This record gives sequence, C-alpha cells and structure tokens, in this order.
Amino acid sequence: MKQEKTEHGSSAQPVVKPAHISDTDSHRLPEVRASRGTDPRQVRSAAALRQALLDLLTEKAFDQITVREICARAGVHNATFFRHHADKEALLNHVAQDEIDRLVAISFAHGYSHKGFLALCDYVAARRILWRALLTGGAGGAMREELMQLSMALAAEYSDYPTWLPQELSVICSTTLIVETLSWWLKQDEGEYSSEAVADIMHELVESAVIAPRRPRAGD
Amino acid sequence: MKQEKTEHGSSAQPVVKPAHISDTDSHRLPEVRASRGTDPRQVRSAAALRQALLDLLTEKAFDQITVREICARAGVHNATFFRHHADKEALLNHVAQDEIDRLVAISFAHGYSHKGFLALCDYVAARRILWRALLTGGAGGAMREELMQLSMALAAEYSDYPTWLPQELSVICSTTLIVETLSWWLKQDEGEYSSEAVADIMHELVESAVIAPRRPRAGD
Amino acid sequence: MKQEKTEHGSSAQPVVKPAHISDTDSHRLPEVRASRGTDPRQVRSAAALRQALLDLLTEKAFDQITVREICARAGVHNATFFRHHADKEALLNHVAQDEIDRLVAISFAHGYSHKGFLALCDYVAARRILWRALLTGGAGGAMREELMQLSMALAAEYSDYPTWLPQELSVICSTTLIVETLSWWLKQDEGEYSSEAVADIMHELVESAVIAPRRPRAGD
Amino acid sequence: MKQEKTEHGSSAQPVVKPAHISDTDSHRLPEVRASRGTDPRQVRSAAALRQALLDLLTEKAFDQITVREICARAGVHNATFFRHHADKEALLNHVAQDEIDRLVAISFAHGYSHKGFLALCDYVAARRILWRALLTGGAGGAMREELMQLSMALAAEYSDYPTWLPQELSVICSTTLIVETLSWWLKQDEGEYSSEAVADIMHELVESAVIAPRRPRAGD
DNA sequence: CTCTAATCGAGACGGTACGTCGCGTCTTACG
DNA sequence: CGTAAGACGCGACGTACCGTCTCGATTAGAG
Repeated sequence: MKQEKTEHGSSAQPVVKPAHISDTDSHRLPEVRASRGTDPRQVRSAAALRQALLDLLTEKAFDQITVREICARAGVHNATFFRHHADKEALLNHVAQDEIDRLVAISFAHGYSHKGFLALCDYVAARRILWRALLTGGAGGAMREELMQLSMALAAEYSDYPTWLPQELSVICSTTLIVETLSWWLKQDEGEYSSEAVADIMHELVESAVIAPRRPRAGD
Repeated sequence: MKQEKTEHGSSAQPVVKPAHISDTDSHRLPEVRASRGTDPRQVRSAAALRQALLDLLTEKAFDQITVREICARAGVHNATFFRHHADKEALLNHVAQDEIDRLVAISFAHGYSHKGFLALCDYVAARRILWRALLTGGAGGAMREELMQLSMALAAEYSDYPTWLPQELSVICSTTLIVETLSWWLKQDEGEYSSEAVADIMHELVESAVIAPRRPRAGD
Repeated sequence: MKQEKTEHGSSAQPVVKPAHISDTDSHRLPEVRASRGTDPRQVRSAAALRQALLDLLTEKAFDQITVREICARAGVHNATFFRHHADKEALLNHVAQDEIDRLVAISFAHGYSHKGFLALCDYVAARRILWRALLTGGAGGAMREELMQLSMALAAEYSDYPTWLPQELSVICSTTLIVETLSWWLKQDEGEYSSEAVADIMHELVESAVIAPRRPRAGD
Repeated sequence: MKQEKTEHGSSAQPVVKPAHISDTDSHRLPEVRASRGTDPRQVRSAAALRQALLDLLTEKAFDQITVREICARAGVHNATFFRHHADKEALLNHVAQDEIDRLVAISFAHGYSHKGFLALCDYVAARRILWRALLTGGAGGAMREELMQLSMALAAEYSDYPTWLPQELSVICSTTLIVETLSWWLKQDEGEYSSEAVADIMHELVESAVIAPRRPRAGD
C-alpha cells in the first residue's frame, strides 16, 4: 500500500513514521531526521527544500506537488530529499510543525482570552506569507487536521473551561472557527483587516458559539 | 501532471469534466454519465461501484483507495470503471453529489431555522451509514470542500440574512459549524444524541455565532 | 494469449480455427461461417466487410487495422463482424483464399511454363486493384506466407521437376521470386510493363535460377 | 492509433523515433538509447532484455511476445523496459541492427562475389543461434523488411552492376534470394550444409537469376 | 400476407496488454 | 560523510482493442 499518503485520513500520524530502517545502512536519516545536522550542506539543502515546498504551495495543491518537483525547485537531488524527509508529508510537517506548535502555545498561553487571540493574530500576521501558503495553499486540509489533533490533545488537559456543548464538540468548534477565520483573513488583501479586528472576531465567535451560556430563547 | 488528483485542491471542480467523448466503443462515458442508461448491466455495475466505494471508505482514507480495489470489491472489471467514471474522484462525486444537493436543498428550504436544521439532521440520520462514510470516512476533506463550495454559491443568492460578520466569513463559519457538528455526531454511537438535540445544537451554534447581534460585553 | 495473432508466425494455420463453439448458441457462425447464407442482409454485410478491408489495406498495414475500423468503414456493427468471421485474419483469408487458390491453380495448370506464367500475370492484371491491395498493401507478409505454404504443399506432389537446388529450397526460391516479381509489378504504374513482359521475366527468373542446370563457370 | 505496430508494415521506420525526451526522472530514453551508459546496472538490464527477446523468439512469433513477458524473462521490471526502449519493435531493432549492419557491410565489402557470399555465410554461421532466432523465429518478417530496405539503400549507390532486370527488381530479387537461402539454411540441422556450399548456392542463384545475361533460348 | 426466425444495431462488459507516472531505494563517483 | 546523477523496482494509472453478451428492432421468406 503505497500511493498517496493523504493527510486527512485516519492514518495521519503527525510525524514520525515507524523507521523500519536497518541502521546498518550508512546513508540514512541521521538521527532525528529533522535537520539536526550542522553540516552546512545539510542546512542548505534542508532550507532549500522547505522554501521550495512553500513556493509550490502557493501555486498548486499539496498533493499535486511532486517530490521531484520540489527537488527541482530547490536545486537539490531527488535522493537528497529522502535523506532529509521520509515523505512529502514529512517535509510538510517539518515546515509546519514548529509554526503550529508555537501558534498553539501562544494561543493557549492566554487561554481563550482576547489577549490570546490577539497574540495569535499578531504572530500569524508577522508570518503572513508562510501561513498563507500553509492554510490557504494546497496544504490546507492537512494543516486543519494537524491543528485539530493538537488542539484536541491540548484541550484534554484544559478540559475545565465552561461550555454548553459536549466537551469534544466544543474543541472541534472552537478550533475550526479559529482556523477558518484565519484562513479567510489570509485570503483577504493585506491590511484589509487588522490583527485586532480579527482577534475580536475570533474571540467573539468562540465566546458566543462555544463558551457563552445558552441564552434562553422563545424558539424561533 | 497526473498523480493524485486530490480532493481538496483548488482544482476541485465539483463535477462535470469535459466528457471528450469520441469513439463508438462504449469506451467513453455514455453522455450524462450518471446512470442515464436503462441497461440493466450498466445499472448493476454503477450500483456495485458506488457501494464498493462506500464500503472501502469505511475502512480507509479515500486516497488510499485504488481504482482497482474498488473494482475488485464491486466485482467489476477495471476497464468498466473508466467507462462509467473518469476518475476515482468522479465516482466520489457521483456518489456524493445527489446527497449533497438534497442536503443543501433541505437545509436551505427552511432558511437558518430550527425546522431546517431538524430536517437536515433527520435526513442525515436516515442515511447515517452513507453519511458516516462520506463525512468521517476518508472522503471527509473532499466533502467539506464540496459542501463549502455549494454553500458559498447558495449563500450568494441568500445574501441578505443578518450577521455581524463579514458576509463571506459568515458563510464559512456557519457551513463549517454545521459540517463539523454533523461529523462529530456521526462519530458518536447511534442514539447517543437525537436528531432534535443535534438540530438544537446546530441552530444554537449558528444563531449565536454568526447571526446574533453582537452582545455588549464588559470585556474580559 | 490473445494479442495480435500475427500472420507469419508458426501459429499461422491457414484458415479454419478450432471452432470451440457450443452450437447450442443461436447467434453463431451459421455453418461454414463463410457466407453460405443467401439472406440478402448477410450477403450485403459480408461484401461490405470484404470491401472495407481492401480499402483499408491500401492505406495501412494489415495489423494496424482495427476490427472496429473495418466495421465502421463497412457501415456494419462490431458484433456483426464476428458473426461472419472469427478474426481479422479470418476475414483476410476469406478475401484472399479464393484468389490465392485460383492463382495457384492457374500457375500450376501449366507447370513452370511460359504459358503458365502468362496466365498467372493475366489473371493478376485483371484483378490488379485487389492484388495490389493484397500484395503491396499491409497484408503482404501474410500473403507471402500463405502463398509459400500452398506452394510447398503443391510442390510436394510435383516433386519431380528438375532443379540443381535442394528440393525444398527450390520451392522457396521459385515462389519467392514469383511473388516478389508480382509485388514489384503491381507497384509500378499500370501499363508500364505488360503481362507478357512480366511473364517473361518470371519465367526467365525461375528457369535460370532454379531449374537450369548449373552452368560450368570459370569462377568469378 | 496504437495497437500492434507490426514489423512488416509500411510504417516500419528502421530505428530512430523522435526521442521526445523531457524530464529528469530517467523516465525517458537516455539519449542514444543504445547502451551508451556505462552504469553496470544499465548494461545488465539491457543485456538481459536482449537475451530474453532472443530466447522468446525461438519459442514464438515476435508479436505473440509481450513486453511484460520479455521483462519477466529478463528479470527486469516492466517500467525499466520502457526506459530502455520505446517499443517491442525498438528492442528488436537494437538487437538486430548491429547484426544487420555488419552483415550488409560484409556482403557488400566484396561485391556480389563468391568471396562476399562466403564471408557472409561464415559470419552467420558463427552466430547461428542468433540469426536463427532473427530469421526463422518470429521476427522473420520484420528482418526481411529491414534487410530489404537496407539493401535497397545500398544498392542505390551500387547501381552500376550488370543485370538484365529492371534495376529495382534486381535488388529485390537478389536480396530476397539471399535472405531466403539463409533462412532455409538455418532451418536445416547444423552441419548439413557447409558455409562454402551455401555460399556457392547463393552465388549461383544471384548470378544466374539476376546478373547473368539472358541466355538465348528456343522457348519452351 | 401474415408470422416466425434469422440478422442486425446498439453498446455494456470482461479481459489482456499497453505505455506512463510518481515514489522511494540503491549504486557510483565526487568533494 | 553529504551530494549529484540517475538506474531501478514497484505498483497504480488510464487507454486501446479484442471478442462476448444481452437486448430490442428489423426484415426476410415460408406457410
């Protein structure tokens, strides 16, 4: 079973991959596989690959992109790619993981507060191009999956915030709202909406949708 | 450029495909492609393929599924698949399109009212297995894309409902909330939540998040 | 093993084909398979097919020709073809067999005499178009094979004519020379060479090459 | 128009093919296609394929042979075949071309002399198995075509030898006689006829059939 | 002049081979 | 060691033709 290794399937383990590699083999992923090497060539290759992927993501869907295409763009040989990453997906993860981690960290550092959302928006705004590639480019689906999983994990520890929704659904909804809002924002022209405005929107959305106590209603 | 033809890329034209029919050998899709034929064989093949896909979707991600796998499962020859559908994606569309259309129709038939959501939930509940396959199975990403696109299109005509959000974002958020809630629901054990309960949730979510006028708040 | 059923392989049984057909089946080759039917429809179809093949043979090689192509040209349905002939090859045989038989008959009716060659050339000239299609068109290889086989068979009975060559080789050479000369002739503009001239050539060729007693030579 | 690409059709361009090389994945023929690579793997694959074809040619007709069959026999992957050769035909050409070239060279090095024919026969005898496969195996038709074409080309330069036949026909006849004699010879048990004997036969055949001045005859 | 049976048109289908494409591995040689 | 270069195994793809198989709709030609 080879094929496409999609990103949103149930099989979407975030990163690692089983490794199934006899380390008797010399030219193989050198430890943590993720650019721990300090060899300048390694660094250059890794950077080139990352950038190439981001470039391409602005042009086409993630899975329309070929490993060899990335390599060509990066000016790097095919085989070299696989010395750095097990997969197209792995590269995407490497590109995205840190960003996501930091993003999530920032978001949760302040709880579901306006300050938190503002920090988040500022952070994303500062890396607008990268995030635009990641979210609105071809990797959108994968990124959402990824963010969702992390959010679920984090939320498991945070599980005591108030919500009128079933716990799990509340996480889904808030994450989804945040991500969609971000995606929407990044599709707008820059400057159209300020970080503050978007943070406001996010805050309001999450607050009113997920957290706010159910308003009594007469029906509709 | 062949490759994966993923489902969530920018290239995800909903359905049609040019059809480029040429010769006489039945070797190309028979006009409208969608079961216009009354030939019993054709009907049987088409049904078998549809069902096979749904079966497989409960087991693995959409793009881990092979055309040949579908055929094997359907007891239909490889070539026959392509006489019916141009693609794996095309088959998915055929399977999903009617459902989606009806779903959207129902949803919009009542506007964003509780009655509408209830109809929607009832409809999905009645076809729980199918929809579970579509939404929580491997085709989830594609389905969301599809639904989003249709919603956007429909919303363009409906553009006068009240929302405190930018128009476009409001559509995104409401669609997203509905779809995510549905997905979540279908992952629960059957009977865990009633259609009414879920309709309530949806209604409340959309109402409070998207439509409700911004409540004055003291801040946080 | 399906594929191409070439004509010059060891598997090139002249005509018949094993039949392997349960005659419980109604729509199947109606007896001798060869147009014994007097039904005008049948006759029309058969004629159309024959002609279509000949047409096409003037344009392309025999095995570049598709059954469905023949049918299209003949204005006859695909299935109908197979009601008449088991194969593309079978059709070719039907088209060619009578001709070949008659040709060989004529040729051998007079032995290797000038009169025999003249009769042969006259006969071919009278059916120039047909024979051009058969020999210089795409079926050339097959026809040569066919002729060779028949010649060998006939020669087995005739085995007492004088030749300085090994018996078998003499048949090969004479047949080959005749056929090649015919082919060459049919490629020339009509009227360029008369039947008599070509008969002369043939006679001379066969006579001097195959039959004539070895001349004493001084060497070369 | 795909299909069979037979070997004796009018479309039998000797070798080249446009080459339409484009991308970097070695997925297209490496320039001159003919074993220019020194990579041991490439060499091994190429050799294996050649040999596999020759093996199979002793067993069945050329166009009954499948590319995948050749690959299986050669222990080489399907795709690899096409990295080396565009076609089954291309492989055959590669196998045959050198041989033919050398053969023709030898033959013409001495003109139509006895010495020339002897050299030719010796050469073929030394490679009896290969030539048997090529001439009497399934590729016979193609080989004859090929040889005929080359002979015609060469003869165009040599056009001043004496013959009582029309120039073109003389080339056809002599080539045909030589090839048929060779084929016949290779079908005999080895040692049945010596190279000298066969060279004699050839010489005599060509001499008396094509070159010798027309003997005055009384008629028959 | 029907009525019955053969023939045909239409076209879906199973089947086999094709030639292409992208992935990930591996070998060789270089710096 | 890390790379470039690129052949290779692998396996899915989508196409092309083949010959078979319903189905009707005609259309003979025999009663």
